[in-house]
Amino acid sequence: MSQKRIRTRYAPSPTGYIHIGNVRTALYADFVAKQAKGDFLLRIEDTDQSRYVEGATESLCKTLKLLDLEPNEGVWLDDDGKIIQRGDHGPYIQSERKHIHQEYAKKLIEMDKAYYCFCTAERLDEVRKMQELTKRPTGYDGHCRDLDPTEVTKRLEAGESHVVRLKLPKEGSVTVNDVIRGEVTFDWNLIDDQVIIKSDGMATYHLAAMADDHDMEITHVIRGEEWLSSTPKHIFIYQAFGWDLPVFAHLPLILNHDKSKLSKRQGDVAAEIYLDKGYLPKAMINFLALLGWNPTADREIFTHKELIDLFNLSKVNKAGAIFQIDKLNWLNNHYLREIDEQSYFDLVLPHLNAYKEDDNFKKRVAILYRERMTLPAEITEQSKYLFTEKLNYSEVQITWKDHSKLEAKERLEAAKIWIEQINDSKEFNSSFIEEYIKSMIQENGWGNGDTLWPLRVSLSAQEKSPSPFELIAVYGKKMSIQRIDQALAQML
RNA sequence: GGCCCGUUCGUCUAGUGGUUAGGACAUCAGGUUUUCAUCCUGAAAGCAGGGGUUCGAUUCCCCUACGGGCUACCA
Repeated sequence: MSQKRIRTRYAPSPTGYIHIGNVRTALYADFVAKQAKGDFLLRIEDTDQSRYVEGATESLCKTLKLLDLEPNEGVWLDDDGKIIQRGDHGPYIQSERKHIHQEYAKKLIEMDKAYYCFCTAERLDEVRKMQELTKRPTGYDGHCRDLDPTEVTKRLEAGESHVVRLKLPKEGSVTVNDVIRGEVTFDWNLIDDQVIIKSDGMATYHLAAMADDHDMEITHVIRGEEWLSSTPKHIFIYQAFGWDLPVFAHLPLILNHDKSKLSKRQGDVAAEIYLDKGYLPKAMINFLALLGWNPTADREIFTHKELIDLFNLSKVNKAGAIFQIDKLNWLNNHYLREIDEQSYFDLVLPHLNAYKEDDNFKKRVAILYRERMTLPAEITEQSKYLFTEKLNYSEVQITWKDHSKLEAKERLEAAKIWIEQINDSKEFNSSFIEEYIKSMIQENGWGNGDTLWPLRVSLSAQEKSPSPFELIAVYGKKMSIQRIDQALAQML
């Protein structure tokens, strides 16, 4: 058995945002590495220059950091927000490895495992059209596969535009051994002679990723299911060089509600959007980790550390999972209630910025809504009435059920006195107030409903709200009485 | 079209030949409560279909259906 150090990587293209499915891929790669006390690296796959997005790498690193998915090798964002690379298997930005890839391609050609191809885009188009017309499988027709070497040299020297293609076997089959799916067999004759070096000299994914995975000593290639069908080409490259194959794991896709691959068109796919909306990294990690895998039958809440310890790649589901926000919402509420108070304030208080009241008041409001919210931003609307100077009672009934106005007034007048009498500021918390007011109600021989409903409504002007005790505690004595007076005034 | 992968409650899943098919979210109904939220209790809800193999199939095999991925000088 080999003693190889476990090394996994997350290798995104810098296209502007991190797809939520890729977060899960990165998460699983991180689990595998950390569990084995190995390395988790970040490599940037920017061989497609036309898709390059300015600043994408920086934001990618930032998001990864927020999600607690920082690699311990590879591309990194230093404290000044500058991109750096760490580790002795670099460079970790693929475009900087262009010449390394070209060397590999050259070796492949020398071994007769690849060849130069001079076919123009136009010819390729025609070939395809013809194939479609005659209802034959589309693909490269091997036109340059067996070109005379001296002709090749001549055309190369003449500076003719060219690519390099893999010279794949025309018969027999390959079997991919995938940890999640088992053995999957493909016939060689159905697989195209893939371009590995483009006419701009840059490698395509197939060569670049495999060469880099080997050079970086990646032991587990963990990626989306969309790569399963091209794995034969990747195995071909590994075998041509005589390299040891890595472990392959093709993860099921994350899907839209209609079961298609999760896409921008049908909702938010960017991890950044969820973070911006106030979904907590802990909730997202917990949620995403359990989308496609589950360690036990009867638990839903896991810390990152627990997930690392429990993870088992071979137990990952084969079927795609639909991304449903409901459970994430539930988890987010759970974690919102679990984090320490200061972190909670940091998250929620900014949403109360529009109001001029002092911070202590805002903090009390924030606590009041802690177990009532899914997302921090919700508090702005939810707590609006608490910051409104003059409440409008016209939309809501102040009296309890079919009880009289007179009765409600009587209770409110009494409540004012009770509140006034709460003297010690130490007593000014909702549980004390509840105890006290309930005892006063009893003393008067009144009912909870006919007293507390008018009280609560006069404090909130809302059909639904936190209890009057909580509201009084938040408002303080003066404001509470002021509100009751307002309500009384409108009951004339 | 071709190749490949997949299919357990609405959703995420547990389950690897014998289970009342378990849990969670969502839903609904009760309870606690002045209302809301929380919390507690409960309910409804699933092995895609058809053939085998077997004493016995959710579990193994085959077929069908349905879904998905790939089929680029994108990753």
